[in-house]
Amino acid sequence: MIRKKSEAKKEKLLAVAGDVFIEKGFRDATVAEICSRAEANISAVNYHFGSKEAIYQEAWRHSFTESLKTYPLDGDINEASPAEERLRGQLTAMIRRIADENNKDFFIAQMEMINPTGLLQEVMKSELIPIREQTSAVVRELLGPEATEEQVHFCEISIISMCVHPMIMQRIARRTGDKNRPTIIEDITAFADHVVTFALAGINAVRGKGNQP
Amino acid sequence: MIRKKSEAKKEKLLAVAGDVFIEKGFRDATVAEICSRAEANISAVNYHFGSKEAIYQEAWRHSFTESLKTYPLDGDINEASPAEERLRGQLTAMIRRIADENNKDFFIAQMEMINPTGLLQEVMKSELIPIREQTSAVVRELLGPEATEEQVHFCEISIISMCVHPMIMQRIARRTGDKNRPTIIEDITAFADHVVTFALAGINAVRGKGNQP
Amino acid sequence: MIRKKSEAKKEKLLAVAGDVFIEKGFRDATVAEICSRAEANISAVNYHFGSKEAIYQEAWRHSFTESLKTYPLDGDINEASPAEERLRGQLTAMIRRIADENNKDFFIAQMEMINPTGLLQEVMKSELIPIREQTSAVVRELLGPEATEEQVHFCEISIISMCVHPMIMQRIARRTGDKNRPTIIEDITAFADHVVTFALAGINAVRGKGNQP
Amino acid sequence: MIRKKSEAKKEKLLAVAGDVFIEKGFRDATVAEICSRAEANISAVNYHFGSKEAIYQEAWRHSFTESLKTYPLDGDINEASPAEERLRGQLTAMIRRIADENNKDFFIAQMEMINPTGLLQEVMKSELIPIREQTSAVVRELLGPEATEEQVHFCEISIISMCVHPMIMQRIARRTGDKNRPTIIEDITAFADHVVTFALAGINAVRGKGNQP
DNA sequence: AATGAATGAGCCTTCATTCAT
DNA sequence: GATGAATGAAGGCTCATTCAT
Repeated sequence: MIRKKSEAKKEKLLAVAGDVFIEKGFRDATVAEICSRAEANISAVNYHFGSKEAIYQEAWRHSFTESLKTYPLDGDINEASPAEERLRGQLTAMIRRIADENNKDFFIAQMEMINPTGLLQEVMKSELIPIREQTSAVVRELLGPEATEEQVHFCEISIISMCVHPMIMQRIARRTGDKNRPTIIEDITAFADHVVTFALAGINAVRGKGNQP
Repeated sequence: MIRKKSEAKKEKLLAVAGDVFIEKGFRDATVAEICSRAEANISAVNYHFGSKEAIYQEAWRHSFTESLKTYPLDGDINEASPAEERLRGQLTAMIRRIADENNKDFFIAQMEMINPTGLLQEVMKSELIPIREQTSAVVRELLGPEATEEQVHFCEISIISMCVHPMIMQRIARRTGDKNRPTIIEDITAFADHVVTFALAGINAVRGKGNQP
Repeated sequence: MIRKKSEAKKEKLLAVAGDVFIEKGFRDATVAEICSRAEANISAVNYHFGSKEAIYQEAWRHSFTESLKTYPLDGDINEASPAEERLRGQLTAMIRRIADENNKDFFIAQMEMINPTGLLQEVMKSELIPIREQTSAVVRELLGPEATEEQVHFCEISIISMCVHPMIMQRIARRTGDKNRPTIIEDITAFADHVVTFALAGINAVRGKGNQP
Repeated sequence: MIRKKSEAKKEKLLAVAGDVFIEKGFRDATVAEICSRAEANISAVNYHFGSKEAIYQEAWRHSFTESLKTYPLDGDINEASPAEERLRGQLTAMIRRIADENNKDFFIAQMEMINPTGLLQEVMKSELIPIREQTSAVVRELLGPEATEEQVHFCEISIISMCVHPMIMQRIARRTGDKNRPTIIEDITAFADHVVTFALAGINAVRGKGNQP
């Protein structure tokens, strides 16, 4: 297994690259730092991946695959379970996945959205859409057949926002070492429960209003 | 009014700088591009502001001041109004403020959080806290005296996330010219109403659960 | 005397320029600092003198003229006095002149020699030669008619070096605020006496050796 | 010897840098010129030394080490030799060392004194003091036990000045190509002898005066 | 296969000088 | 005459990438 060592170095570069990209962003991250932190020589990135851009894309894809393995989209809830349970499964999975500091893909995706390099555009699109659609489906089910498309859309947006935004802020706060920050969420489970409660109540309220303006 | 012309150029630089910083981020934005887009000399930024860093801070502060003038935090709702109305005022103001493409401060603030330069750290802290506190207060009022601090905190987070995240995504989608994107919100007013409905329902649900774990 | 004010400003610029050039050297001195210290506007230097180079030359010439007025080359010793007295007069004058912090020409001249801008080359040559010649003459007289040209030359060099170098070092030490520096000479009069003693002894020794190798 | 080539380029850069710094001074010397004269890439200086400041310091230190190797402070005179001989050894060494165009440290040190960058302050202090002390000791010995500190100090200053100043002027004259300059000293050995004669005569004269004012 | 020395394009900044007022 | 806002050339430095080994 002569290749093993090389493979291992690639993995390490990928992992380190993820860290550095999260810490500094694409532009401020330097190839030199990635190599040095990975205890590789200065041209390791170009040698193994061809360019800084390539290792960036690869780092994201790598992290994305890993994170989905650990946190399946449906939260391991049986498809036959009631919609509430399925929603709980999905949201809890999403929250835990973003909160997990080992997962870098979601954070990188957010960075990429707000300060795009254009390098993940294609990749992300084809991989993130499934997530939305899954949530969309449960929300539609919970809103009932009379719900308008706008209602579904708005609810979906609100719910996903309640999961994504706080957890991203959480990681930012952790990064800064800003422990006092009011954003810090100590108990992830409690927070997930809270979000589910909030989401279900919201959906019900929207449902109650009917499709009147 | 001898200064008028000079003052005008400073304003233009500030405006252009805001645009460029939003488009490219601090690092990828070049002083040369800012000057050229502002139809100014290559050293105009350094002449008027002293450094790239300085114009970055100034651009944020300028935009922050302007945006608060246009969208007062409380949404121009009388302090004596019922809590529901005050919440509606605050959330609507926040949503509109972020949605308004002329306001750059909020977007820059988000960029800064996820990919910090450290240049706005001080400034933002002292200026963003009031926003949280105001919302915090109404939420606490609506939750009633028996609500735990965690409940207040969670609700506040959820509500602010429902305002901030979708509007930021909206602007990102617009920027990309990605009109088909499912995130696009056509009717801001309708969305603001939706958020208020969702928020109030959520708060009531949390209140209903009491402070049992 | 409408011109008076303008003339005064020119003088002030000249004085300040001398200070700044001594502190920083030609290149590190900035026109901006000269103007600002002279409480003049940024283009005052170019307005009054045409260029940075011009004010540099002018500052030297101005200081040179002033310093010669205060410290005549011969130290005010009658031409009919014995050679020893005339040498004492010359050396004392030179030492006092260089030591006087108000005189900038000598210091600038040294800067110019070791790090030439080429701007004072012409000026200095035509104005410094008289100094050497005067000293040369007394030294030749003291050495007697049998002295070789080399002996005169060497003695002259040695004597002038004993005057110039210590006083320049003195000013450097003062500038640095390095009071402990061993170079510091407290008592200028005592030092001048010492130099004269040393010089006369040296000349006598050289004379004693004759023109044998 | 893979490093040989790289090491050679560093040496060349150092040598060229010394030349350029002497010719133009720190500020007027450009990294571009150093690189181009050393037939190296425009960023060779930063690559090998990190900054212009660093190569400046390194160039001085390099030259200092080399020059002391070639010209030991004591002029290779046995410690047991009579004081006159030791003084002769020291002064001759100093004169030859400064006169040697290959040595750049002394010239740079003079530049640094009269137009300081602050970059050599620390370095020079700790390395130049030994020189003074050595001379100081012999002078004290020659002056005898009754000499005052001031007498020692003055003699030391005078003697060192007679060595340093003429040789620096010499190099300046050579640099300018100003062959006719009266400062030019053709015969270094003869000049060194002259200085020793002059110095010993001076010391004796001072000694003869006693410690009366 | 892997290394690391070397490259060079591009960026921010400084500062003497100009020009409209 | 005087002002000061504006200019633009030039310099030091960073960093992704290349190439010889």
